[in-house]
Amino acid sequence: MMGLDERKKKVLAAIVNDYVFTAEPVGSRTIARKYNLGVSPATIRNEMADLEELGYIEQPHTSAGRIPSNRGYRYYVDCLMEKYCLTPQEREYIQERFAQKMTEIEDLIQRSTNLLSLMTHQTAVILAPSMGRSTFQRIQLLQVEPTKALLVVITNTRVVEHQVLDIHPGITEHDLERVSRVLNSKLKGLALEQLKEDTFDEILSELSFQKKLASTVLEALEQLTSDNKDDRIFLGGTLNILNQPEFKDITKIKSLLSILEEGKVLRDLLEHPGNIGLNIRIGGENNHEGISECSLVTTTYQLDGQLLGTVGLIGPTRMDYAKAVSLVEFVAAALSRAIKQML
Amino acid sequence: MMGLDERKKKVLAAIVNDYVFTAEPVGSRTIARKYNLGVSPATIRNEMADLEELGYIEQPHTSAGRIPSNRGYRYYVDCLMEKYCLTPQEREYIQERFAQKMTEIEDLIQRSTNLLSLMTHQTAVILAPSMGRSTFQRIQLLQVEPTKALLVVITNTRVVEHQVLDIHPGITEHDLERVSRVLNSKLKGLALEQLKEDTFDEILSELSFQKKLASTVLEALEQLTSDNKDDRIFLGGTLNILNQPEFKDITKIKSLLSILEEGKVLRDLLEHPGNIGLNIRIGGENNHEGISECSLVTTTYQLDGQLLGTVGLIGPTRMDYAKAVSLVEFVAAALSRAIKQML
DNA sequence: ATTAGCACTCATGAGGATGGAGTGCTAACA
DNA sequence: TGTTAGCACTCCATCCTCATGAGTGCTAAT
Repeated sequence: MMGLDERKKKVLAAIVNDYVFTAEPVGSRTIARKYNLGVSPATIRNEMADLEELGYIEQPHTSAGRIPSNRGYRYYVDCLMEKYCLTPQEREYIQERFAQKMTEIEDLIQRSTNLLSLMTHQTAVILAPSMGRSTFQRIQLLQVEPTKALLVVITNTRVVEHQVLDIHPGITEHDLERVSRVLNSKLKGLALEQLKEDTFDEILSELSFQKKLASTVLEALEQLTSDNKDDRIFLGGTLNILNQPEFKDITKIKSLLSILEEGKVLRDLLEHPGNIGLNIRIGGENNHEGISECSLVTTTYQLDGQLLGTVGLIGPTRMDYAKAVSLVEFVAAALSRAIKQML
Repeated sequence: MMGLDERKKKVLAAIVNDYVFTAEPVGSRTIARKYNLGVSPATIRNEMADLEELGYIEQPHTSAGRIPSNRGYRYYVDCLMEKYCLTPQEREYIQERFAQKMTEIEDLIQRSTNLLSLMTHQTAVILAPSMGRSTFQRIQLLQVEPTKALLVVITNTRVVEHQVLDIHPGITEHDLERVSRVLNSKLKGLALEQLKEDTFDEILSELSFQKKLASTVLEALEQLTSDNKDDRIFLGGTLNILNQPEFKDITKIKSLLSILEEGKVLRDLLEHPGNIGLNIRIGGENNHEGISECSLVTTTYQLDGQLLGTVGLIGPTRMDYAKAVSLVEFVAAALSRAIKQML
């Protein structure tokens, strides 16, 4: 599969680079002129014919230039792409934006997506730390009114969740305090996804003096800690895709924006990265309707080796992959550092 | 300004109704055929010429039918529009969706926007209760780590805000509890916007034993209670506008979606309704770039007479105003009731 | 193996004819 | 005096045609 001779590689790389830049099919003349391979257009044409036969490029129509196929992009990404070095200005700009002290992880992440989308003119997406893998740091019940209590949960990743509960009128702040103490003693340090039946039973028996309240609270906890909520996906620059010439068709815009808004597909894509670290999915490689014309460049960010979430860029397959990779990685690293420092 | 004879009114109403339905300029023949006014197309043409001279309708080009001008819509809305009665199915559907018990006002509002956008195929927007006019219900500081505390504020409208604070290592849960008590005693029942210098000073002097902590907390409170955050705007069906034929132009889509995403302009529009209750702004009547081709139908919702926020629909000026009004009002009323019941 | 030359294809855009929808005007009519 | 039929006129939308140009594939010469 690596069996491309040097010149074919150069031609393919030239096609990808040019197409990414101009969004127009690339002809043999253009390549001969702009990328001096020292051969004539005719020679390039021959190479292109070969590349097309091999499936790396394709022709929109007979008399047009060539554009990379998904397979072509894949080969480019795997074998041809040169690492993009961020300019000092870019580095500085990013670091500056991360220097401001933040206290909540959500803010930090939202800022990161904005930053990323701003610098790439693509759509940025970050998956916040999974609630499941976070651990309980503290749980507290607060009385709000005679019949209402507020349940507050804060995790080790500084994610705060809360829910208002209906309680019996007779229950006092003191009761709530006692329940809170038991919950903390049983749950502190435990991963949220480990909240299983047996823990529940244990807590319930310990709280037998407040059975009704206890079960209300546990039910709420179960809801709060489920990962199924869409609020773990942060988007930035959603509308940037409207600038891409491939999205001049309204129906495409609509289906893509729906997917982004919906969040479900995205979460699915981000939660199951093929492997830890960098991940590039080109076009239909992600088997999801509607983003088959998009690529997704993602990497993971972590805290002390523990996987936290995913940082990614979404754009048309015609994307500056080198730059996307560098920026995603740089921002993910900066985010990791910032989180570590914040905690 | 009301000086339109009966037949002119009928013609104008017919033009508006037909145009809202078909999105095509309306000709004299069409009116004569579909709306039996008992006169010939020629007569209608004469009336139309008059209406055009008066500025109620206009012609896209010489040989096209007429479309309502903004002024025409205004007249229609003020004088001609017949009240739309929700069908029993519609009422039932809405009430059913409001029957589910919710504990947080944000959920309730988000559901309302979704409901509204679903039923109108327009974009729905709801402005959540102003933090400023809400009052403190309870404030609590919770220790999370030796150097971190969580500040939780819950208002009478059940809005919960929180922020993580850096605290001195020496500070104990007990200290936090004392501070919380003072804050509650001073602030409970107070409107958030009344948080002024003198209250601050009073609290600071009372908390002189914890000056540093107290000022940290007050600073955080000030941030939390500022209304400038964009998270008070809830949108539903943002992408519905893409179905409208008037938005087949990408640049228009982009500018409108940017405005919706940005939130600032929207908040401005919703926070300053001309008057309490129903409000209809047609096209350029809202002096904001980018939504000059849209209309905004809003009404307010309240709790025990106290103004809480605004419920609205955004769509092209070619909008079914009668239905929009009915639905907005019905949903606003349902929302008011649901909030009252929730609290 | 490379390249010049040439015929061929096809998207694109400009011009021009055609049809149809709708108007405004005028004159006839009740 | 208000209404209507008739008719000429306007202008958009559609379709065709044609010229243009970019780019190819093939062949033959180097």
